[in-house]
Amino acid sequence: MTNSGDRRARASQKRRRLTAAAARVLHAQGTERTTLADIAREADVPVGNVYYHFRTKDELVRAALTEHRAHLDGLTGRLDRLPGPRARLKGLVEEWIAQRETAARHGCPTGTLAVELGKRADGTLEGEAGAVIRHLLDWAAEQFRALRLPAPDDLALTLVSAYQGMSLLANALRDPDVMSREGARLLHWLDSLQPADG
Amino acid sequence: MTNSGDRRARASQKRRRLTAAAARVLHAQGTERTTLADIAREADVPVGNVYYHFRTKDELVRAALTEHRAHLDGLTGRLDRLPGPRARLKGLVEEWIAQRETAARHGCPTGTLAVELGKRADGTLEGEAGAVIRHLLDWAAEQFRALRLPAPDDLALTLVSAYQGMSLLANALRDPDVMSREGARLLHWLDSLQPADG
DNA sequence: GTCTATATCTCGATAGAC
DNA sequence: GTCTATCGAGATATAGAC
Repeated sequence: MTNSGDRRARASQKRRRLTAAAARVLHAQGTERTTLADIAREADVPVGNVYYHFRTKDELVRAALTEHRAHLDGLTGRLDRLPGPRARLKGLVEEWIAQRETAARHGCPTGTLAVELGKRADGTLEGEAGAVIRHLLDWAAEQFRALRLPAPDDLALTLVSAYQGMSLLANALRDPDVMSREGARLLHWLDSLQPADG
Repeated sequence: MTNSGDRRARASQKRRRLTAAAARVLHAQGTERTTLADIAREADVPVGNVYYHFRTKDELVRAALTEHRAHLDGLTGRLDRLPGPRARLKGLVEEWIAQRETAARHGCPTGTLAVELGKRADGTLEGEAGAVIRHLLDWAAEQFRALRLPAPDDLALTLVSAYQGMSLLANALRDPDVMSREGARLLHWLDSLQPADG
């Protein structure tokens, strides 16, 4: 039992290494240009061995998406401890600004992945990236609702849409300042929002 | 001379067919998943014949980008005839809303292409999509400047960034309503903008 | 359980007949 | 100028030795 437990632990540790490597490399190179060899090298695992842990390349893409989802959950979890919904939303925007160099280099991990998956003719993994984005939309809408603002879903759409837009432009123009400029505007916008009933 | 003119005309007509086909197919399937056979089929040109008109696949990608740039020039040219910069900017947003079904299916042609090209390790065609986006940024900034608004470049960034964001979300969520909702907000925003000096 | 070797496939690009 | 046949690179996935 200890032996089998060790084996399982070792196996799942390699699985975790592969998952983390997949998230990093797929973000930087995209799904289509990334080979299994790229991911295996990054994870320090022999190429052929990958198939012991993942049956197909798409399973690795799915694992990367789960990783991004977990990262997002961690972030919103930390933000939830901040006092008040407005501080939480502003904390989110500040996090985006802090990640400006990464955004300029590779864009939003989930957003760029959603673009790539959207180009697939077969419906493979379609909407899986969208589900992660929707999760962020729901969290943001919850904060706007707590602020007693009208149409919280629309406000969440505006916020997340702004993030995806500024990430795409920062990436396309290779200019992290895009994140700073739009981020500053969003912070100001969040400060200006007042409940309908005063 | 008539003969050589005919030949050239026929050749450039096939070149135009290939360019238009490339723009359509690359938008729908992305650069990586699109094969030369796909483009040749769409243009009704034999596969091997493509290389008579374009030396590499990347030349076709570049041609598609030029096509998008020409399409954008046509649009801004028509908008320039509208009376007043505010009407021109609102006309742009209305065009985005009108294209909502396409945006939900395939995203913004230039934006999604910029994402894909951004994933390349070599710098091939890097920034070429960014140049098209920058062209739109410049046009929008010119309108905001004509409205005598402060920081016209920031306003242009906000507008174009919002467009890319709503296109990405409409595509990721497969929901054209995203375009309508965000588009309506942008129209309202444009109406609300007032010059600093009254 | 781990890794090597390789089968198989697809695509970009080329050579050369017509 | 037009098209066919095919090469060669590089990828995923598998078979099987250890």
